[in-house]
Amino acid sequence: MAKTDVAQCEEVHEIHRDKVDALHRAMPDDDELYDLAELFKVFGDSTRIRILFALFAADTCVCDLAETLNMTQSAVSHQLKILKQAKLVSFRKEGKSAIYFLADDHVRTIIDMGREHIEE
Amino acid sequence: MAKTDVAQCEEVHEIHRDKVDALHRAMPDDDELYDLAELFKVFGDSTRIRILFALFAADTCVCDLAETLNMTQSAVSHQLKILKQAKLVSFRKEGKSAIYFLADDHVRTIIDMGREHIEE
DNA sequence: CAAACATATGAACAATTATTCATATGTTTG
DNA sequence: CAAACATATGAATAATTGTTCATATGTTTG
Repeated sequence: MAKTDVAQCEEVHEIHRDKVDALHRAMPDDDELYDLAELFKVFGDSTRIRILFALFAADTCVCDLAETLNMTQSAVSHQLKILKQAKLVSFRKEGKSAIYFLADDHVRTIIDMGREHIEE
Repeated sequence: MAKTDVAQCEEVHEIHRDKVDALHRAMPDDDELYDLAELFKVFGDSTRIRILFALFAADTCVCDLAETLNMTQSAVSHQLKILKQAKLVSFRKEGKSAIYFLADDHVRTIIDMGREHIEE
């Protein structure tokens, strides 16, 4: 096999050109890759995970979430905004309160898959 | 991680004590919550997502991964270490190279769930 | 309307983290 | 063994991000 001359690779490595081309074709669009990473980033914080577990159990207002997590109302509100933007949670107004709830079942499934992976 | 002045919260807000207690009981152990967040944090970076998509297509050496992602060998190696620690990838030695591959099918399932959520 | 309440938000700070650079480790080959 | 190669790693830096604090917005109720 001949050495491949690769302009980008300054050092002389034995790049497998055919393979790299195949991998490149298998790669989704940058937009999708970015969106996927952004989605998982939302799950990658224990405060937000705890909020999701709370909402697994019951629809809950911000105040009770803050009390449950032993955090300030502000911190919880900031995190709820992120969860909302990722369409993982939604909310309805009830009197003075905003009651948050899970947007759909993907949330549960994704977290269940994560739990499965961890138990090994 | 954050400590809140609960006493103040109780003075000002109408906490639903029964509900908060129920939510508290529904919450998994801190260890599990932490591990879950750590796992998803690993998925929450587009470089690591791209590495995983490459490995979906084929087992690959570090050098070809670096070329495919158009990144330095060092950067890829650092990220592979994180993926390895999370048990998402593994590797075998073949001659001079280290061939990385997906550790198990959870990886695929988790990413598929993420893609499903995004397409809406 | 005013007071009380519930939630949201902007700015600042501290902590985390991805990449780069330089170099080390370990393997193969002549 | 020495040279070449493939990968790993430590330190430094820049960028990102979670929490706090102060305050704003918007609702309900007397």
